[in-house]
Formats: sequence, structure tokens, C-alpha cells
Amino acid sequence: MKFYDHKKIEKKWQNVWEKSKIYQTRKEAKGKKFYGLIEFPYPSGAGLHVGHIRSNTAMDIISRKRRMEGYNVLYPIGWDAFGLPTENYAIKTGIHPEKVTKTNTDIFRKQLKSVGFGFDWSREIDTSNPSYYKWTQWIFLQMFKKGLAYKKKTEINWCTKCKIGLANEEVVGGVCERCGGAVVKKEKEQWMLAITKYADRLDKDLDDVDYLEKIKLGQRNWIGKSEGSEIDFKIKNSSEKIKVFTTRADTIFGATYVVLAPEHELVEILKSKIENIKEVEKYIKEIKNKTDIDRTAEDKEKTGIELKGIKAINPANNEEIPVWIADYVLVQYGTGAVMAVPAHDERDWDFAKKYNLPIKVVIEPYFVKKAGSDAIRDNEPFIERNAVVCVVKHWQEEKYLCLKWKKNDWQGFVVGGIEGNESIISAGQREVTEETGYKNLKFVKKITETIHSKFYHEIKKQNRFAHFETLYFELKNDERDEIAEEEKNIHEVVWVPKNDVLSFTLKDEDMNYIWKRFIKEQPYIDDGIVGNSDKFNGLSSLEAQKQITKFVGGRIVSKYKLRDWVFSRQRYWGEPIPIIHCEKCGYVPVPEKDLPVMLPKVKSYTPTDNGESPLAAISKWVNIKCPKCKGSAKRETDTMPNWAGSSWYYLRYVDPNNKKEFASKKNLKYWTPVDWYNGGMEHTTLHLLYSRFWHKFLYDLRLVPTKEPYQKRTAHGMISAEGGEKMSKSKGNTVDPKDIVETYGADTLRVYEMFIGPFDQTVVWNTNSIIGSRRFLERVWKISEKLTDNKKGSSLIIEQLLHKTIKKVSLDIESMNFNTAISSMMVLLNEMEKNEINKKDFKMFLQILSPFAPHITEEIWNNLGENKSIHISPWPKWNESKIVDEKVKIAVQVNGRVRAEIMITKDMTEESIKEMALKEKNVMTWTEGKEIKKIIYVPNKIINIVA
RNA sequence: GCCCGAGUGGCGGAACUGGUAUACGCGCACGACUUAAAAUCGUGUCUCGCAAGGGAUGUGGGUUCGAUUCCCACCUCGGGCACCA
Repeated sequence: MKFYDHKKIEKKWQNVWEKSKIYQTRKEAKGKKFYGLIEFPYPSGAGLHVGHIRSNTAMDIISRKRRMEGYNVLYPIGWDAFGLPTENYAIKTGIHPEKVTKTNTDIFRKQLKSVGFGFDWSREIDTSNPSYYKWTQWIFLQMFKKGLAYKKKTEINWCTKCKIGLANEEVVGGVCERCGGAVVKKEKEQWMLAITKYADRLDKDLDDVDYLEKIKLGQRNWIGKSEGSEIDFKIKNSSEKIKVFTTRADTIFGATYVVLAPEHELVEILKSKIENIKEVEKYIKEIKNKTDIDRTAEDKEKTGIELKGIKAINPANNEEIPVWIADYVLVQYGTGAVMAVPAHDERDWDFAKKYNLPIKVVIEPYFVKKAGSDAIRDNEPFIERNAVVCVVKHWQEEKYLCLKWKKNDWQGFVVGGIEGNESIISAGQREVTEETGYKNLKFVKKITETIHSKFYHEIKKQNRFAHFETLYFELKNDERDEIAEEEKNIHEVVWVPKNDVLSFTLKDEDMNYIWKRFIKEQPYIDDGIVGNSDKFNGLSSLEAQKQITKFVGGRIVSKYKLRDWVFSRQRYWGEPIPIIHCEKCGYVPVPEKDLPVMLPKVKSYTPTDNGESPLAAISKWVNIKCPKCKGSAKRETDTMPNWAGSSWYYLRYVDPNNKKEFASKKNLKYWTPVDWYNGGMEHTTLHLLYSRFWHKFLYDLRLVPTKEPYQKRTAHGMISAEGGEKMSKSKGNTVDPKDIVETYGADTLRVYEMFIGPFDQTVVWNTNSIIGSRRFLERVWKISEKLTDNKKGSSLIIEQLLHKTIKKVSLDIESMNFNTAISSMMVLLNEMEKNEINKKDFKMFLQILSPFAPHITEEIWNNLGENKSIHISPWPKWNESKIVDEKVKIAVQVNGRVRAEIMITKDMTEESIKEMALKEKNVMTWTEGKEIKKIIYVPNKIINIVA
């Protein structure tokens, strides 16, 4: 046989496949189907990189397996062609973006084909093609008609470098996600999409889809659903009210002031009543001039100013409280106003400390022991006790008095009950003296509010519900009484250095909390028991939230972090927004028969300095007759963001050439939802959320048959450069797949990229390791020469291992553990080299390898006399009975250490296996003179003798 | 600060629901073939120890006959969010 000439083989089969169209989807919408999707690439000038290959190969393998399993497979590809890099390149070179796109997609197509992906090329789409973006515009118009697309003058994020408005999602850390340029606030009329109307469903319907948990979590965090109460605070001597949103209505009695966002409309309304209006206006102006970077700077101190002369009335207790405006309250979230409860909120706490505002405690910490020896016992009554916890400082050193209990593993500060009419201070003093002997205590302060704790008292053998006062004493000297014998038996007195106290009290949540509060003054922000709140005292936080909201006439509502989507771009290379501005009729949609609104040819693509799109300069295109009144009107000159085309592309694939609809009902019904969508984690909050939103909108119009676009979503890890840093053209550390394909072949590249490491994790590219994958394929090539005839069976070892491998590879592909699938095939190959294997069995091996290495397997398959393609042959099935081992080697442990190995057969009883183990020479040495207490046998794995 | 994820040989990594840690690959060493080198094939390769044995899965503790796997605390790295009331 000839040597393995990858160039010849790969070229040959790529041509054959193209002619025979084996990867084309079956036309008739019948039978079981599989729709596998990858994120279509942005055809940048940099060309395809190794990261694309990784994710494309993964879905290629899955699709190929499905095809062999008899599914009608749709694995399509296209181009996410609109976007900034192409436009910027056009500005620089003067070459039309359309031409740039054409050049780039040609390169991408050629590259993708050279790697042997099984795409259905007859369904290729391009978002910048008018036949495609006609439907992007059409969907936008449906949104406009339903009021979901609206124009709004907003403060937008303006990138000073790209000269475009950015969606919130595109601002990362206060700078432009794309270019890293400074982002400032700018007032601009922008088209918006009301994604927030779908916030609740976008959150809830995640329950019904099979996405990786971390993807769901990412989406949920981004949507940021939060349930709470809306409560009105009346303003004294005014008919106006301040509506606040809070998730902690249980703390309302502790609300000592109200804060509005600086942009809050009430400031303007109440202007005449604000005594210090000049300073207030000055403050607001300062805030507005700040960039996002300043506003989000890390340890930025909160600022604010009181609205003098304005008082709000706390609806819970009718107290008059001051009203402030401050930069830590965001106008976009909730109601743009908060009730400040400094005792139970970190931000309010910081602010109150800075401006000397009152702090009122209304929630008392509450701990329940749920684990450990002092965990509460179910079904036993609680005995209530008032008690003290005493933190006592050493008379000289930085050490604190602690007790180590002898009967259990509890350790902490001095704790004891309050007796009769005793004051808490004398109770504390008495307990310290009784338990430790120390006498001369100076009371300094209470450390916290009352702490409530439920636990099991191990000495008294009862459930306790204790209410602790926490006291801080300093010892004046070492004078000490004799400790009673009884106390001595219970615990040991220990002086713990300040830095070690935390680890000493670690096991006990209450002690731990007291200490933390002792060393650092801070608010208690968790749930607890309500106090200081009239008739609500004693309720749990949760219960109080409901009751108090009702009591003050509030409403339970949900709020979301998600904002509406800024959909306008003042750029050329995007879909024109199909709207006409008529002075008489307002915003008029372009009639559907006039779609698509084509991008006009322009000479210069540079955005204008006043922030208008380059389209605005083409008066011939802009000026138009109003379709309604026929009067003079102007076209919208903003274009759509490049998230638009990718929000529905998976729908177009099912019917890419349809001229009447974006896709036919019949095809949609058969093909959607996408069965499996793989893509990058970086798209979970942008593309994935946007497309789910569009899909749900189309579903509401009965235009698509499913609620969700993607049934299953997984994510790949990235490939970083050899130093571990990101691959980038500027760093010059990119790897061009083309070079690898030439030197080692597409099959080697594919196998290597799947073998490199766990698919969902970031991996480091290592060109030196590729040789391993190449050697593997070369050995596969060579071994096909030594196959025995089918009349002779393969050796038993091979037969068993083959079936094990078929099983492992089949399952590993499903769970995307491609690296272990390949390693198991390597193991099989190693054995095949040493043992007899016949053609029939070897062909099964070729079949399971074929999704990974489609060319070489096809060539060998063909050489072995097969006429039809391996890629449409049926996926091999493993035979479970062939996998079962007749004989197994198991380990024999003595006290958890391996001391011997024994061979057992399938039919041996547990008893005989144990007997056999005990007779092993080395086992006998280790068990000699010892009593055998227990023998644990785990079938086919291990036997452990405890002696 | 908060939320995810990960720490295993020289390197990439494997280990099913707790059951013989280090599969598979790279690299390295030695050997065969060769005038020689490359390629290929074979053998070896966590570590201490002559051996019997012992020690190692980021660190410290816990549960268990048995822990890379479960629990607690901490450290380091990667990613996401960042005043969201």
C-alpha cells in the first residue's frame, strides 16, 4: 500500500462528496430529523482561525453520527456579514463593504471546505444579502406595528472612537467592548426594542430548555429578576408621592431617609419647594458630566445632597424623614427611588455614616443550627431562654477569653442564662466569674442587637430558642476566684490571640457573627426577626415583608435589571431601518411590498461628526414621499446593529430561498426547534438572549411553532495561544489552520483539536503535540494492511475491546467528551496492532472514527471494497453481551491499602471470592495475628479486608 | 465585593453514581534498524528507598472500611457581574 498522502486523499473525497451531495439535507420534510447549529462566523479579514475549527468540528461529528443513525440532518452554514470591522476596513481602503464581504466569505468558504465539514452548502445564507435582510426588516416592521419598536430620546452610551451608540451590553467596564474607547452619555433619539416586555418569559421559559446550567445562570443573572414591594411615601405638604422599590419591606420601620436618583423627575416637580435648589442643581450637573468610567470606578465614594424643605412620610410609622438625592441610586432601575435603611443595607449604611444620618435597627439576627451535634432535633419543643454572650479582653494582651467545652466539640465565648430580675450586665459579670473565675470586669458596650438562636443543648438535652444579648467587657487585672469543680469538668478556659479568634469560633455561626461585628462595625443585611416595629415585632423577615407591604398599601412586584435594547446604529454597513418620517403622519413603516429597503451606494462611509449615519448625507435616498399622505418625508437613516441578522438566521436555514415568507410554515414545523446549538459563552447575554426574544415575538404572532428557538445549548472553550494569552493578529501569535491542513492534513487537525482537552474548557494550543494525532492516523492507515480475512475471527481481546470502544465513543460524542473518545480509539488501535483483527471488525472501527477523520476513513473504507460512502453507512451498534468480562482482575486491600490482586471469574460467588482473597500470601502476611472485623466486596472492583 | 468554573507527573490531560490515581497523547531516556541522522519500532518514565515499604491529586480539617470525587475553612488562577435597593 502507498504511504498516507493526506493532500491527495482529502482533495479527492472533498470533490466526490460535493458531486454526490451526501451532506445535503433530504428535501422531503419527513422522518426523524436532526438540526445541528453552530454560530455562523463573521467573515473578518483575519480568516478562519483554529477556534472556529474546534466548535465546527464538534457539531460536525455530532451531525455525522446522526446522519449515520438515520436522521435527516440539517447542518447549515452562513455569514454574519454586517458589522463594524468590515465597515472600518472600507473607510480605510475605500473598497465597498459588499466587495470586502465577498472576498472574505470566499476565503472562509474555501477554508471551511478544506477541513471537510459536512455542511449543506446549498443553504448558505448571508445577512448582508438583500434577499436575506428584506426579512430582517420585515420582522422589525412587525415589532414596530406591535409597539415593541419605538423611538426614544435617551441618554445613550456613546463611543467617542467608533462614533456610535452602544447597547448596555456592549459597554464593558465603562469602555467600548469593540475598540476600548471611552464611552460617554449622549442624548440621542434612538430606536429601541422593548425586550423588557419579555423579561419574565425569557427568565421563566429557561426551565423548559436543555441549556448548560451555567448558561441558564448567566441569562438569569443578566435578566436580573427580583421580587419586592412598591411602596408610596407621601411628601409633606404636597400631593406628590415618592414611589420606592424595595425587596426588604420588613425593614421599613428602619427607613430613616429616602433617596432619589439625581435624574428623578420629582426633583424638577418639587423645585419650588426645595430650599437649597441652587446647590442641588449644581450637584446634578456635576453628576451628569461624569463618564461611565468615573461613575463605576471601583472604590468610589457615594455622594449626595439633601433636598432641604422636603420631607417624606414613612407610611409604616408616619415619621417625617429627610429626602436626599444621591449618585448611588440609579434612575433606570426599579422606581429610581429607595427608602434607605442604613441598619440593614450596606450602601445606605455607608451613606448614612458619611452624612451622619440616623441608623435604626429593626432586624435582629436569627440563626438555626441545622447540622452538627447541636443541630435542632425535629419534633421536640423549644425551651426559650434569655441569655448573654460575653466577649472579654485580657488585662494586658490582645487576647480574648474563650471556653473549650469538654463534652462536645463546641468552643466559643462565655455564654449563660439571665436569672430572675438580674440586669444583663450583672448576668454577664456573674457568668464570667462562675465559669472562669475572673472578677474585675469593666463593661464597655453592647456589641450587637439581640441575637436569636435555635440549637440543641447537648448537656441539658433539649431544643433551645435563645435570645442573646452580646456584651463586651475588659478585665482590669488577673484577680480570680477558684472555679467550682462542676464548671471545671464542663469546660477549659483558653486565652485566644485576637487573630486566632475567628478560627477558634469558626464552627459556631453565632459566635462567629458576634466576633465579626466586634472587630468591624457593619450592618446586618440578612433576614432575621423583626424588632422595633410595633405590631410586627417577632415576625420572620419573609412573613413581615408580606404583612407590612399590605399594611402600608404597597404592591408586590417584580423588577428586572434587563433594559430595553438600543437598536439604532449611526453607521452604513447594516440593515436600513425601514421607517419613513413624515411631518404629518409621524413614523410610517415602509410598505411591505417596498421591502427590502436597499442600502444605497455611497462614496464615504465615515460617520458624520454630528453623530448622524453616513446615509443622512445622501439626499436623493433620504427624501421620499410619505406612503400615507404622499407628502414630502424622509427616510430613517439609522441602521440596525449586527445582532439583528443573527437573531433569526436559524429560521432562514430551513427555507433559505423562500421569496414569499421568511420560511414556510411546513419547513418550520418540521425543522424547528434547533435540536442542538453550540456556541461561545460570550454570547449568552447578547445573541442568545436577543434571538430568544425575537423568536418569542414571532411565536406570539403564530409565525413560528415553538416557544423557544433552541432545544439544547452547549458551549465550547476557547483556544489560547501557546503562551496562554489570547490569540490575536496584533500579537502575532495566531495559528492559521491552512498551514496545519497543508502539513498534517485536515483529518489530523480535526483529531488534534478534539483531543487537545475537554471541549468546554479553554485549552492552550500546542503545535508540537499535533504529531501525536498524525501518528495515530498513520498507524490506522498502516494497520489496514494486516487485516485478516473475514473467515477468521478477530481475537477475543479485540472483539471485546471493539465493542467497549463503540459504546464509549457513542456515549462520549453525546456528552461532548471528544478527547476521551479519541483516547479510547487509540487504546483500541494499540491492541489491534498486537492482535488479530479481521476486516469486518476493522470496518466498525473505521465507522466510529469517521466523524472525526472523514477523509482517511473514507479512503480506507473504499480500498476495502465498499462502494457507498462510509458517511452514510449505519452507525455501529455495540453488543452488550460481548462487553462483559469473563475474567476480571480485582484488587485486594487490607485496611484500605492494596496488598494483592486476584483473578476472579464471572460465576464465582462472593463467598468464594472472599475466601480466595484471604488465602493470598501477601494478604496473610498483613492480616497475621489480627482479627478480621469486616470484609467489603465491591463486585468486579475491589475487596477490602478490615482487620 | 458578589456569582460561576478550575487546581492531578516535565507538559496537555484521564479516573463511570466514593472503589487498584496518573488512561491516552506530547516530551524525555535507553535499545533496535541506519555509515549517520530523521522517520519508524521496542522498553522505561509521579516520588523517596537496595529492598520490604512509605509519601503524593492546591493547603488544613472532617465524614468513611476506603476520598481526585462528599462536607467545612482557606490559598491560587480563569471567567462573568459590578452601587440593580
